Amino acid sequence: MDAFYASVELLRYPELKGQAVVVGGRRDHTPRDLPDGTRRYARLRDYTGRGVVTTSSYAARDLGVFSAMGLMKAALRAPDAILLPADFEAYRRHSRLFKAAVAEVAPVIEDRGIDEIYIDLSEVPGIREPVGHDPLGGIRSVAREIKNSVLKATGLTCSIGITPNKLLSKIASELDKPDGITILMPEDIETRVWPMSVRKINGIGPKAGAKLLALGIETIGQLAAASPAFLLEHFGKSYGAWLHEASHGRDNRPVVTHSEPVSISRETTFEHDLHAVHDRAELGAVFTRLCEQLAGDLQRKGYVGRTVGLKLRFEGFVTVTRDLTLDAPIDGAAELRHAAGLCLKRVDLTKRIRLLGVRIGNLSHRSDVPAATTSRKTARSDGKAAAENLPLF
DNA sequence: TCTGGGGTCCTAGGACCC
DNA sequence: TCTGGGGTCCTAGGACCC
Repeated sequence: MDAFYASVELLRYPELKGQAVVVGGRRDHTPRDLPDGTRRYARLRDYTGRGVVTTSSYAARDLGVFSAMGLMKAALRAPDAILLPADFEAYRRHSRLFKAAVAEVAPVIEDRGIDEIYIDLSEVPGIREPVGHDPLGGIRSVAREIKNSVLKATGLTCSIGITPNKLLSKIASELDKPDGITILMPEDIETRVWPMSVRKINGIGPKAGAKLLALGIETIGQLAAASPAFLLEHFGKSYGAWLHEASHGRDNRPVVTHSEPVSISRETTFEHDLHAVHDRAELGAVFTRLCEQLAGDLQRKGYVGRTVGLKLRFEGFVTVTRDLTLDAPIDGAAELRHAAGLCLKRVDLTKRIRLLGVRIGNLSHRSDVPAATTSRKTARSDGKAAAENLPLF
């Protein structure tokens, strides 16, 4: 989907079309309706805090404002940009709508988050039929059908890359954004993919990109020209071999239509860093609330888990995690709070805390686990009681 | 002006078992 | 008498993605 969150907001606030719009921040920047029928929007320049850009409109991107950028930094680049709060409820709703619309045309879909999917088009009727003198006509018309279906269902545009595999499709989908269709065949790799930065490959991030650059490799073509032995030497057996394959556009991963979650988590970054001793009451309350939210998530989704994880991020952005695997799976707030509290005892709490998070893994479906082997205390003995028994927070 | 929240996967060492 | 080979599980950290 094209600039998904920002585009969903434009459906609500159509007068913002074409303007620099940024979605992000945790405070309430909801536009105010004025008596004269106009709206008053928050501007990026008025923002203070630790929020980041979740999505920026294309006009905002032209000003150098991108996802994951701190809002304060974004405000320096685009002080007049309009700031909207994220409304995940609305995005999830539009996500379900667009996925259902695609499924009408091509039902073999792999979920890749709220605004992306892979679609296996192999079995879509007519996909291999030429249209007139165009051998790719069938492909083009399926792509147009998908886009029309999505537009009709949501009012939103998307960009599609059609290629022999997921790796190339991900790259291709970004070549003609927004509202694009890009078809890429193996014979196009040399001319269209090799000139691109290695960073365009899904799986080469900031670290690997910088390391490759330091080795004199900037483009995918240069990566393809590197010897496998060289890549193995610098990146290890697994990643090195993958780099080589990826540079040649080779990828045989299937489109996976169903998957089970591995872990579920809740975390929060504080507006100001907190100290374990000085801000104990506040930390304890947040800790308990995170456990309650996580327990709610587990129970709503019907999972229980055996491995409880604690995450702390300190001033200076140093992150520490502690895990504890229990004998029996749990899904209750009090049990989570207790297990995470045991993890907390293993952390040095001298430095002030920026982020606190609780995670649960080793998941099973609650319905698959005999009741006697799970433990969840009932409502009365929940988080608060557990919190009082712990020396920290 | 320091950098959200929710995830997945990989690596590597140690415990433990046969 | 100076120590095999394989396997699984647990833990911690880190890269990467949406």
